[in-house]
Amino acid sequence: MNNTDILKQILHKENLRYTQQRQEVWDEICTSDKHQDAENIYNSLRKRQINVSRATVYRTIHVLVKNNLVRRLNLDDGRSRFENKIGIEHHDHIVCLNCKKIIEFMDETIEKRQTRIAKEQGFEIVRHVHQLFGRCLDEKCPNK
Amino acid sequence: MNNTDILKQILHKENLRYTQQRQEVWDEICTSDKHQDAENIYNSLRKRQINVSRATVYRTIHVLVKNNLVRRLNLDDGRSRFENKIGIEHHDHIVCLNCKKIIEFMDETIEKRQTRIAKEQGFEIVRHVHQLFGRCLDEKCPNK
DNA sequence: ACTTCTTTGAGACTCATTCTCAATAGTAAA
DNA sequence: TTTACTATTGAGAATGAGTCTCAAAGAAGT
Repeated sequence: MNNTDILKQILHKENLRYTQQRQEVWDEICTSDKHQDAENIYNSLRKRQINVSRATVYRTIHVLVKNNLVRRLNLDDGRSRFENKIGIEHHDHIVCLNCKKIIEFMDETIEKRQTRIAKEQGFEIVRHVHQLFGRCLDEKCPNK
Repeated sequence: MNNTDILKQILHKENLRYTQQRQEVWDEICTSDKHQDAENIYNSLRKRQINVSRATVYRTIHVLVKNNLVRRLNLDDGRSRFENKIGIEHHDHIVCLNCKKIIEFMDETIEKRQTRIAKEQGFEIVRHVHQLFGRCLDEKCPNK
């Protein structure tokens, strides 16, 4: 199933109409660089002569997040970032405090352990946030 | 060393003056329930007839966070929460999506693993965020 | 007490995000 | 293939946590 069909499917399920704007926002998140914020998505669309308002960008993102097509990232810098979840394996993030580079990681042991810990405490996990903030060794990092 | 001395010490180190307001904000974070937001701290102080402004609450919190007396928590609900770090062992958080109850956890294996993973990716961790969001089995939780 | 320099409070401001509402556009039924 | 009914959209106003400004008040050394 392609991106358009996936979108149509969830819009139908939500009793929402399929519109050009919603398709464009979803396309932008799917095809662009990862971890863009809403303003970025809005600007990219405008630059491509696509008529869409900020309000519609935000409204569409809500639907996409709610239906697990998109993940919202909160990197403690005051705005949300978004990444496509379709066809992407689960992962968490490592962020360089200096150059803002974002690396993905995934560790089965940690995943299992956190599930068990939550269960022991009487919780069933719905989602989790695991972010490592630090300094990278990249040559181009202002760190150096 | 008591809370007042700790505060005086870091204020001195930062070339800042010891004031009643700063002491009160620090006291409030130390003695009150955990995970309060700035507005809460402000209101608690006002309720106790303590003269302090929002600006001063925020300004003081910055100093406390910068100097590791206080930890800032971002639970994805749009405002920061704060907890005393002095004499408290490191821990992460489990949050109930329904009743907002916050439980602390700590797992040595996860801690070690995330350090190793970061190192393998060329990062030195400065801080991390590990939060498990889910539903608790508490009788009083609206979940039930 | 005097001087100097810092801190404080009130409210203006910022900035991401949400809301409002009139105009526009899907969509189902005729 | 037009009508009729709703949902969606865009522009800009509103919100809310947090930050900034600046004149008045307060610490601290002399």
